[in-house]
Amino acid sequence: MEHILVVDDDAELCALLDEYLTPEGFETQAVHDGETGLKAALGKEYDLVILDVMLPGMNGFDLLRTLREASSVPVIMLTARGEDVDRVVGLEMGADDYMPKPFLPRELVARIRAVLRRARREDHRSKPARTLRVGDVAIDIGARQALVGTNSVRLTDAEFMILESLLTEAGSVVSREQLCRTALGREAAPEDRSLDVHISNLRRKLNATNEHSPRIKAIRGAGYLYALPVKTAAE
Amino acid sequence: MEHILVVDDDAELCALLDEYLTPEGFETQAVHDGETGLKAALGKEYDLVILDVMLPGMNGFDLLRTLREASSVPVIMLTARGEDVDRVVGLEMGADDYMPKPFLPRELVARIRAVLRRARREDHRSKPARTLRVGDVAIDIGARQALVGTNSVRLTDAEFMILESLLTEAGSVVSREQLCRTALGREAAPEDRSLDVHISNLRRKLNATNEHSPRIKAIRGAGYLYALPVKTAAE
DNA sequence: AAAAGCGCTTAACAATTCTTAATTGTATAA
DNA sequence: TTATACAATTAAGAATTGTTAAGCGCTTTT
Repeated sequence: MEHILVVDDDAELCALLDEYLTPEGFETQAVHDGETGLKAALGKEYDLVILDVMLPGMNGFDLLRTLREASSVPVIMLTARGEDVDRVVGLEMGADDYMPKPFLPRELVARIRAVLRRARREDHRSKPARTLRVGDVAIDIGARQALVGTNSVRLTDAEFMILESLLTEAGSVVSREQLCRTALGREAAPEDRSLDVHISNLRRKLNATNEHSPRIKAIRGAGYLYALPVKTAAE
Repeated sequence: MEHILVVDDDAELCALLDEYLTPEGFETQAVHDGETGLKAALGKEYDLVILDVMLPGMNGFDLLRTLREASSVPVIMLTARGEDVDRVVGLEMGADDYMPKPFLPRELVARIRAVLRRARREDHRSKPARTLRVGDVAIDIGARQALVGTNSVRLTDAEFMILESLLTEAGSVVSREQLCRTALGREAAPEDRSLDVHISNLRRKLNATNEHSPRIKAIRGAGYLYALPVKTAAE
């Protein structure tokens, strides 16, 4: 079920949209002025926002500009008929599509689906930045690939996720519980030595190329830490 | 306002990027060949570099390799679609992310934000003094490593944390209770001699290289103190 | 469907580190 | 000085982590 926020001062239009969207598998919530709309869009995770340009309180462009500073939620803007200027401004500001009023509800549904499809694809492909690097170790999140120096290292899923967690927090301790949750997908049990085994295997693979300094250090009673490279630079 | 350098010989693409990035709050500068790109990247502090692989003059990989010798500015590479080899090479060379061409401008913006967010976080994290030095003893918090002079000393977790506490407050007394809390993770019990043992071992390790100067002094009834180096300089 | 490969877990043992206990040493006050 | 309280050292025991190998379940291959 997709959640859609409708920001439009025309209560009748809002009701109409709800009527059309609900049977199409969407759940709508309507607010009728700019400030409330901004608060709603920032406060809750909507899948899409339908935004009228002319609004009491804060106009749609201002709302969108502010919203885009913090969120990349897909936005479809509603504009008065044929106002090309509005369209350009809206798109430049980060609207994903626009709809001239009045419109056929059927067309709006089509556009909603198109925008959501696109947003999902982008979301899927661009969430985390792909590479993480600490010293001579680099991992590619998207390709699930790791490099030590210039050598590609084959890691299992558990190893990869442990390494990802450690590299993300390189230089600080990551708790055993945290690692269990993110890498093994479960809560840490008292007698569970599985994590230790993975760490051990990971160390072996990472040191295959390199010297005998343990990149991954155990912090007794706390967890593990990925050691940042020592700055050998002269001062 | 973030400053982005675009290195791509396709002037049209550069213009398009500028069009998309400007309303997103970025300021772009475009150059169209490798040599100029390298000069620009080294000459001015950019927040991020977008770098095409195929360039006249000097290709993107060569540029990145040279750039990385002097700068750690975040780099997103633009590669031909699906060329896995390029990805690996980019990863090896120190790109922070890559984008297969053609791409959705919106996706690029998402990646830019992701890379910048991460860069900022790392920046922020590496700020708080990672190394502590008093006299000829230095510790690197991020690497969990201790040096006496130029010799690396292997410390246990408890020893390291005790030393960290003492060095942080070098020249003043650190109470027994304080040390117990930070280094051993518990409240000090009346009959607990554990701390003394650690201090003893620590002293031995620190003096292994050196003469018999007591760097760590016990303050009777109060705690311990790491002695500041005496100024032996002739005046 | 059986065999093979792979990765995760468990178990057993080794290595390291921390705590406890017992003993010796040292500074302070009577 | 002597008594006393606190600190230092040593050694032995718990506790935690490291490593290795075997077993199990899942997926892929034949």
